[in-house]
Amino acid sequence: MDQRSMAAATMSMCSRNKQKKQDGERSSSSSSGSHQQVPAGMRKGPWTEEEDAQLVWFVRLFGERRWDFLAKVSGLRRTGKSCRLRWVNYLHPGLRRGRITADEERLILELHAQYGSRWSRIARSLPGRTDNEIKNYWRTRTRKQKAANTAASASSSSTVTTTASCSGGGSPSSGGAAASSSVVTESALRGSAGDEDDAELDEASTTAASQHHHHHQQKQQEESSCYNAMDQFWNEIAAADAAAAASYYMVDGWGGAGHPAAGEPPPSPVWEYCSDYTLWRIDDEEYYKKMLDAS
DNA sequence: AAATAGGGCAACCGCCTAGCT
DNA sequence: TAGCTAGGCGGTTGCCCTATT
Repeated sequence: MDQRSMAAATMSMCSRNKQKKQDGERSSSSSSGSHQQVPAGMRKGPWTEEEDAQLVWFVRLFGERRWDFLAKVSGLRRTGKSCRLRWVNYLHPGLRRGRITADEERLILELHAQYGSRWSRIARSLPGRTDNEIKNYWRTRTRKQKAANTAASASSSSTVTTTASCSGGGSPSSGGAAASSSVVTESALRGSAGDEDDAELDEASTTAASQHHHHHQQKQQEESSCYNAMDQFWNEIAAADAAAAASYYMVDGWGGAGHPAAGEPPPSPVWEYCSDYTLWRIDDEEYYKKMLDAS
């Protein structure tokens, strides 16, 4: 299963890069607005394998910082932001690929209950997983859940019970709390969820961006009090798999010593392309000086 | 076999913050 | 202190693939 999805992911990416428009002109409406963020002459859209290889090369030279500089020096017609994103979400050697495992899922649920939609924070506890990946996973999951609940409520007009404390006082700004309450609903209180929770989740997620930062502190306070009521639920989950989870995840950072995937070759196309990792080990300082002199 | 729907995911956008001058 | 810049983050979009009809 995992192998299948991993292969699919890799294949998908490779073929996508080849098949998508190579001029990088994303045809989406999102990028065609009057507010042009990407400077003229800059590429957008899917990365090619050549660009990937180039980026990996220059990240190895200069490190994971100064992305604008790196973008310029590398000759990639990409913004620094784009380079950083590509590296962090796809090219980083410590990334894991494949489906989210059951253990990871449990951890995500737990962390989401704790932190809300702070994906980067959640990702820090899942070595090799990116915030983008977790975010996508969560989105898919909530979508499925919403569909399931809608179907359930359509087929049955039975009374709908709510999950008490969390959903009740849900302000628009408490998107994380709403989302988490629906998760709890699905996992532990299957079938008893109200659709309001899911609708609220979607609405909250769309407005959360603008309000997120302003209400961070408040949210966390709300969430913490909210989830105290769910302690029993989380304790049950934790007890079921505490030992395994502890040994598996209690490592900070990608490719930690305790991580089973540590040391495995990264499966990205570029790393397959340049299979010998030592290939990248060159004299950074010397090359850096040369580059500066040349530019 | 063709059409369609849904899922998965890469990549973008806009906003925010930290650090520097 | 104000302004600027780079980097980081969360939300959103849209394309490709796969499963289903």
